[in-house]
Amino acid sequence: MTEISVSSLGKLFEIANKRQFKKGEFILKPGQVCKTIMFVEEGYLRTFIDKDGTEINTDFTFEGNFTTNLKSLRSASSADNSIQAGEITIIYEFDKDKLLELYNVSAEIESFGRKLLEQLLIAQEEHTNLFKIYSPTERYHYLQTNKPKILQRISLSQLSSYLGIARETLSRIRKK
Amino acid sequence: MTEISVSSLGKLFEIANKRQFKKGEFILKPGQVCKTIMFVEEGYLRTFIDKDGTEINTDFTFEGNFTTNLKSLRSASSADNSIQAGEITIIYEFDKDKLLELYNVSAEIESFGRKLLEQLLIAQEEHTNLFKIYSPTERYHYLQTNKPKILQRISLSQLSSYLGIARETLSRIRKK
DNA sequence: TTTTACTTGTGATAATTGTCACAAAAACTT
DNA sequence: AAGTTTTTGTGACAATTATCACAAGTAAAA
Repeated sequence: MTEISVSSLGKLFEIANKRQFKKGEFILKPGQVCKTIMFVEEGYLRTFIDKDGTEINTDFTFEGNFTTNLKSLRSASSADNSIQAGEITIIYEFDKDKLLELYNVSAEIESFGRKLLEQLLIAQEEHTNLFKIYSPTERYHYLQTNKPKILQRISLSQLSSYLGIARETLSRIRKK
Repeated sequence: MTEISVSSLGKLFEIANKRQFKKGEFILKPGQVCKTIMFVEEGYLRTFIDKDGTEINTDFTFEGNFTTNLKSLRSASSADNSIQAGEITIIYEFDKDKLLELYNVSAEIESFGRKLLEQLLIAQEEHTNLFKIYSPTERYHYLQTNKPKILQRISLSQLSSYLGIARETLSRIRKK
């Protein structure tokens, strides 16, 4: 994946804040300003928005991956979504301002940050294309073959909104 | 938007390659390796993939915006999509290697590059969420109020695949 | 282990969307 | 301007999906 030297990694984790959450605890709530980038060490985070009382999952972040609310982070605007622990979850939080300082000191770290963004963007593009190319049924089958991990860890009812499918429909798709 | 000093902008455009395309000409074809980032000066670019003989539009890039195939660009792998001029289009192309050199010389330009990525990622996330939150009909209405420009410039048949809707359905939605 | 809460399965039905075929309209060509 | 190509509209119908209501199953808690 994205490589980085041991010394830069050390500098990065010097500014990191290790935190632990129980299942259901919130890392970010709507209205708050997101000030950190989170790295999941263990467990997973669920990102969702509330639409008329229904929760719609927009992302799941598993071990070894980063997440944040980029829009809120960039403009210091209030978030419109929630980030919640899906299990007992350990994360490292990187404060935005400290991160920007590090970028000024270390070109390697800035470059690492950029590569991370690139990865996230590519993944997001692929995810969007799922909806354009495939039907609900095909989307499920795509996950089955390309991202089986997510099927193992995320419950059917949580997955359905992530795939833009009604829970009942997903249940029926799965039966076959 | 994303700010940059005049001197950095100058350096950027020193490495730029201005090119003009007629409607329908290809900037990138499947199998090719994407080696540049493109800035649209005039006209627009259509990004699409071929699914069993049908073209599915994944993106439209208008004046003042950047596009590329990030996956191909990053890993020097062959592209699975096409980028085509939707009208007479003038672009500035930035060679990846030259850009990386500039990043090493100018922190401001690297930071500019990062901010650009951030913008693209935020936009992409919002686009994905359209599919999770809204029905086809609602997606169209969302564009109507939030991105009317795209409706003015993109034909119905091109737009339908971008919204994940059948052409006929989109035609009927629009009637109301 | 018994109760309670949450998740999943399922039937019935409505609503929406997709598909096919073709006509109408609009946009380009020559 | 006439002809050609491309885009859009529409009807008819099939297929898929959403919604509602509730039963069954599973997991968590007491």
